[in-house]
Amino acid sequence: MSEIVTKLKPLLPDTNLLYELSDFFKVMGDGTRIQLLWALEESEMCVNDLASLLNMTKSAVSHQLKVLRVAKLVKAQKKGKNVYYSLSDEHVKTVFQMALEHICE
Amino acid sequence: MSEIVTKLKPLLPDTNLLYELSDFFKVMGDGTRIQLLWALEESEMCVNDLASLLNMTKSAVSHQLKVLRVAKLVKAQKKGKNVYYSLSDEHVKTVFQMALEHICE
DNA sequence: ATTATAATTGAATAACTGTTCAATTGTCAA
DNA sequence: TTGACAATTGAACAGTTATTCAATTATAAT
Repeated sequence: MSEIVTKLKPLLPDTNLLYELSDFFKVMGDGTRIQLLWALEESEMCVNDLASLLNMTKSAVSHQLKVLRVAKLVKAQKKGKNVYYSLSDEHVKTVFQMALEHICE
Repeated sequence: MSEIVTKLKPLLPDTNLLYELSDFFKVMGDGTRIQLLWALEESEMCVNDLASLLNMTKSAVSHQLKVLRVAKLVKAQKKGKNVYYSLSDEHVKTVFQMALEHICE
């Protein structure tokens, strides 16, 4: 076994940690969800608004919002007949914008 | 059409841009590739080292390194019989560590 | 030249994922 | 209560993806 492997073996980070990390990126790694995040960064919106803004069916939007909700990237708030979605915290905004800068350079 | 939709329609970012962005996250969104990136952040290594460090077959490692290489997240350098891989630039390190902080808080 | 080691490649398989469609729930207004 | 609208849900389908296996290329040493 090579020297570097012997040295790094004991330093392997907790498996769960790395999997949480890749799960986080996995949620961001979809064109539809990225569009939803972009839109919600502009303003909170209901499912109908998001669907017509992004030219998608309400069903598809709802399914993907659920993924984002489970991952705690967005939060939902019911107002009468509508459900308004918004980014769950500022951190999401930061990650999103930083990655945008990375791509744009 | 609701007011917010009318307002945002003309502001929709270039589709390609958002897709590049989600593609970037997609590459990071895999447990194996995250492990490879972690390892290469510690030190440059050859395929064999990575395989034995992470308990994977050389073939699986090679396939995933190719994905990372195409996405320009790692670079390869041949030395004799071995091919040494390393992170392609500091930016990858930054993104990776920042996301780690996000998870750990 | 031959052998051994390192790495890559392509095909095949199994598992996962996003969208669509149809049906359903919940809420408001008449 | 009835009808209309908003949103969610689950099943099904098509497309994608990660790993394994076997075969191949490339380099170094004997």
